[in-house]
Amino acid sequence: MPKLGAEPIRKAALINAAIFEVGMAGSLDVTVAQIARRAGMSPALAHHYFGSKEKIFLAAMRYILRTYGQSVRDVLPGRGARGRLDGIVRASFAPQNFQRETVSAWLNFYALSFVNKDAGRLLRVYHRRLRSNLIVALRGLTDHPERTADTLGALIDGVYLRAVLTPGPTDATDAENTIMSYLEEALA
Amino acid sequence: MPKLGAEPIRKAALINAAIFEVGMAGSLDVTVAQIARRAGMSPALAHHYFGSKEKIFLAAMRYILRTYGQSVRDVLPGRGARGRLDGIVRASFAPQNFQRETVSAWLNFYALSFVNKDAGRLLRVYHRRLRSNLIVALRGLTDHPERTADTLGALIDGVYLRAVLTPGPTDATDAENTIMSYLEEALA
DNA sequence: TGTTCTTGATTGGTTAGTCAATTAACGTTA
DNA sequence: TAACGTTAATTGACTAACCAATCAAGAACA
Repeated sequence: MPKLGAEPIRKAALINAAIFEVGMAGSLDVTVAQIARRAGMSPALAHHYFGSKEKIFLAAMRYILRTYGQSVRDVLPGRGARGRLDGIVRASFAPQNFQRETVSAWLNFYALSFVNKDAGRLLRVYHRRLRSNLIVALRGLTDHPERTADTLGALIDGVYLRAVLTPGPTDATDAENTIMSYLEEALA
Repeated sequence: MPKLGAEPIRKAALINAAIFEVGMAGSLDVTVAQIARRAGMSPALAHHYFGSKEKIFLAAMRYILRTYGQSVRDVLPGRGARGRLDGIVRASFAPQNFQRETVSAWLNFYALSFVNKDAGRLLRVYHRRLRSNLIVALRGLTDHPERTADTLGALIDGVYLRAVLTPGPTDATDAENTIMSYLEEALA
């Protein structure tokens, strides 16, 4: 059965499975066996490819952050400052970043980052990048881009947080409106 | 040693210990033994008083929410609308609500609430009360108190979230300033 | 004596991680 | 091309540890 080149496929499957299981369980307290079974392989194989459960989590977190960063970057070039700003907000609530499981997993990795050095570093890098992107986009739109960027960043996190708590399907439109209303007030 | 009336003392000690251990570990993955040892008793006694680890967590979450709710309520009576609003914000970042361990524990209970019915109910009650308090305080200060209350609630959560991530001591002044700046813009 | 408080010992179950063995593709060389 | 050795893929079985929850029994007070 050894189809060569299985490694990247297996790893991707494990990362997806980890996000799904963590998001589903609402906690990092999922077993390697659960993740592996969801990804269609034995627990031993998961260990073979990642070495430890922690490394699976870190890879999953990196994946979420990378996907988000990419979807933001995709939307930046061209258009004016205001267009970039709206783009970032819209990217933040795009379907692939605003699925319940993804957001729930993100929240749990957030908690992980408090105790795990690597996770903390990852999250700080993401925060810095988002902040810098927001500041650039806000320049010219307000006198105090830093302060507005900080508020906006925190607001996006807070809206994410509340989105997972609300039962039923996550409503991206509602979330986006909250952010946009804030921007109207802040940039008026 | 059976000093009568030990139950409330023991329970309080366990709740404090649970918040501390969860906050310290940055995850709900703490053992009953850890909590009990921190509270100065045997794991068996912890089970005797609470019945299960989950019930310890729920009691701790209830305690955090009750403490927060109380510190908000303490600050409401008298003064005008704007005073009540500032009071709520200041209470949110008061030392007892803004300790790193407390915020970290709160974040983990937030995650728990996604999977645990009781925890979810608790958190929704807290959200509703905060929202209602904010709307009342915002009436007369803005044309759209609901929208501003939602934004403000999410913003407070987001600022909390970022506060735990930043290493070093949590800076309440900074957090408060972020919120106050938002209010200046929103109520201008 | 009875009630409350307390814990050591135990149990039943779970889990992360290891290891040895098996299977199949690939490359090479004669 | 056929045989062979190498390497990647894969898993069942195992272990060592841990942990939540139970229980029976002891200790102190009313």
